Amino acid sequence: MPPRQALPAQTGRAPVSARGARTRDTLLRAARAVFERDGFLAARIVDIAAQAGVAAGSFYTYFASKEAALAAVLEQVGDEMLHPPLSPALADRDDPVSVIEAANRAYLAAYRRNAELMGLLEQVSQVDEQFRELRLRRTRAFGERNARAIASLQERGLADPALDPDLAAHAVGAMVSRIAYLRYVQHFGDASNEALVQTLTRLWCNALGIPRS
Amino acid sequence: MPPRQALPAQTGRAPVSARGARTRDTLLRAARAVFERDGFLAARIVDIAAQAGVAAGSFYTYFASKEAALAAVLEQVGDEMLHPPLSPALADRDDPVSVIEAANRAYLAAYRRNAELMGLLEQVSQVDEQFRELRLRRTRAFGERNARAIASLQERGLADPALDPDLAAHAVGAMVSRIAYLRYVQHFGDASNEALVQTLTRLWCNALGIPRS
Amino acid sequence: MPPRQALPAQTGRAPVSARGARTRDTLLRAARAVFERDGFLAARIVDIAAQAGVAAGSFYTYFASKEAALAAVLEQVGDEMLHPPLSPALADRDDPVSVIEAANRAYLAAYRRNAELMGLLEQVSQVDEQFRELRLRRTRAFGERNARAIASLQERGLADPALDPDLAAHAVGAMVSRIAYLRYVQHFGDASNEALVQTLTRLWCNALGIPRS
Amino acid sequence: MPPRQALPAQTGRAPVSARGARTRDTLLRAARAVFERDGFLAARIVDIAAQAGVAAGSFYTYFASKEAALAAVLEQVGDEMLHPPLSPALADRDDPVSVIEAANRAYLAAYRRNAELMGLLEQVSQVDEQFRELRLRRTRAFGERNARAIASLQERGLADPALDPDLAAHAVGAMVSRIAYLRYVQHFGDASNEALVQTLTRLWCNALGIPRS
DNA sequence: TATGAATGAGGCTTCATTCAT
DNA sequence: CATGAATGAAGCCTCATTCAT
Repeated sequence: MPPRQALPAQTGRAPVSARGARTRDTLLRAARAVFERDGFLAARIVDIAAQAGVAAGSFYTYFASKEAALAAVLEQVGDEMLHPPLSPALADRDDPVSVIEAANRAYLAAYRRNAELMGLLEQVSQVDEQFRELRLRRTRAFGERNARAIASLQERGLADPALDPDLAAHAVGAMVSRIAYLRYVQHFGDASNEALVQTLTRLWCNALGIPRS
Repeated sequence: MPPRQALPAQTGRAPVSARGARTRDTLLRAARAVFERDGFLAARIVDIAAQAGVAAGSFYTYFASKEAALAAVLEQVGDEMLHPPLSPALADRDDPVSVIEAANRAYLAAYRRNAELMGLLEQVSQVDEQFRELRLRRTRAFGERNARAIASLQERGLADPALDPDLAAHAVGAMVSRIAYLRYVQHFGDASNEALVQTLTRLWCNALGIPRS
Repeated sequence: MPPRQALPAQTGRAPVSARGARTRDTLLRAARAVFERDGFLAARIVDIAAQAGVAAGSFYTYFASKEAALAAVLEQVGDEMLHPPLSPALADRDDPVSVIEAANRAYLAAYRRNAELMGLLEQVSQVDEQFRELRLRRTRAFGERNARAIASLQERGLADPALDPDLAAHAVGAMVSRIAYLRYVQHFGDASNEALVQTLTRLWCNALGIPRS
Repeated sequence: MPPRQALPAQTGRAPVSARGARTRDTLLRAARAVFERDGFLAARIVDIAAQAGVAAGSFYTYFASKEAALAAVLEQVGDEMLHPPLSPALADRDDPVSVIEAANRAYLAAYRRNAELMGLLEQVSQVDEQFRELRLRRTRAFGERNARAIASLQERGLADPALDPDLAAHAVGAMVSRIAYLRYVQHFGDASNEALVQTLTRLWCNALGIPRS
């Protein structure tokens, strides 16, 4: 059982028995459901426990706090989808545009699939320092990754050399993730997924000066 | 004397006397200060009143609730700065790029000036339905305005005709406002204001396919 | 200007000028209206003042407290109608039944006319010691008066001699006033005024053993 | 953690464990004691909890509000004593008078036993709509029951046929309950219980025209 | 006298977390 | 491990009354 220290998901105790593992899992699902339904602030431990069909006290057998439960829930989603990653393969392919398009398509699909959870993260990072920092760390990580890809494209003459790679990386990332948030969490507008993919990809490529193949 | 629910309180009325106007103003400043310092959720009426140097109850002479006070605070900032507006003059000028640059420069300056307040709005729109809607309405309004400007540029052959004006407008708007949020509210990165202006303008123009004059 | 000490209607100050007298009167009407509309507890000084078209502070120019205003309002009604009085002439007339009928008719009419106020008195005597005592004093006074009338009828062989005059007086008084309360304040049932008069009179006479003339 | 309005609290649920049942019972007794001592309006949750020896918050484990607690307290007393019921057997017995006397004796005894609670009901029905309606419903129910008994007596020639049974039922009921209120709640007069029973029974029988056996 | 702003004590209610069973 | 009852700190809001103009 590897210690889960990467995120502040300090559970109350690691489940020992098989029954324990099952109960923890049930609670985790319940927590996600209630968090998504009510938001983090409004979610009550009692409701989570009720939803899981256990007593309120049992919650603390597996999670040290409401925050810890949220951290555990957020772990499920994983890091890769939390920002539009330019595939690390970007620089290695002949056609950057289709790589970017694929990345955006994958990102938007994942965002949509986890829309409630993404909204939850958005909310909680406004309210809890711990999660705000988690969010910033991730933003930074993805920004750096994309910045490297952009720099590489610039070196190869495939991107506008006048752009600061770092700023540009964050900017196009922000554009995509924010649109995804508006569309899938706030249900803003009625654009189809494909329309979003096409438009964002074109804007992205235009912005970075990536030539259409 | 126990509190009473029977009738709507006549609280939050507009001040009649000059003294009243003065107190209301003091309270408004105090509210803004406390909101910015502690965030909306953590802000306590008592603190606002104390900061204003009045009794706790006096708060309710001018504001019906914490929400009402926040709404009043937010009104101060006004609508124009809440999203990067393409100047309506954009289509009428010879040089769209410098218009966009000026708009971005103005927007970022305003954002920076009101950074704490913008962060506050971000927070509260994650927590209070009323403000979420306010936010969405504004997003919509500015999106429509910018969409019209983009469409006009497209008609004049000055913007990429393949773009959906509406989506594109929201996307570039999101890009700029999000970067402003990261930089000025989250203190992310260390880019200078001017670097932001230059990079964002260039990204924006690239993205929309606006030719450099 | 006779001192009003009979009831605890200690006004803040006796009006001196004609204007003062007018304002006090307006406030009194307003107080009655608001008390009747909202009840004593829910009534707010601010509302009374607003209803009277004066500032809140002005209320205290004429009334020392909310209770004092109520006392002043209640004075308007006067003592005579607060319990069904057997006319003092009862013993002197040839036909007690028609005297009783007339008394009941008058009482019920007065009760109906002042229904809201009677309900108010009922409420406030449950909530304020001062008014509870006022109410009891009145009950006692009317009981004694009626008890004397009943005793007189007994002496003349016109009433059941087995009855305790005092208890009987209170009992029939309670019967009439309670029915009036149910009918006119609680809007209980749909009996006509005349039906009430007839039935109550008959019950009253039967109860006391007064022979039908 | 600020209070939350979002969802209905799951407060006031029925106890599951024996310990819970015990605590609820303790709180119920405490509530009754405090209500009777201070009246409903002046009673404070803190006092009830203190009297029960539990934390203030524990009150809400079993009662959703002060009103709910009062409702629970009032349930204890039950319906049968809230108005003088003519025994349903009245029409079937040979001697209506002794039936009435027994009913009045029982009623007055019960009233006296629960005097504080009856006063409480009187108070609260002046202040809370919910309890006013409870009161009226009960009045109506008992009125109808007694009305049927009176009608039956009239058919058998044992009651004054000129009386409206419904009005008469309410009137004699009001007489008895009001006297009980005056005597036992307001401590008005000094009549002995037996004197009340005798006088009220005689008045009642006289009023309805029930012949002395 | 009139105004209307300022005062401030006071009580309900919530719910994360603990703990005895 | 599970249960579910108990805890108790914390904050909003009201409104009768006072008081400076």
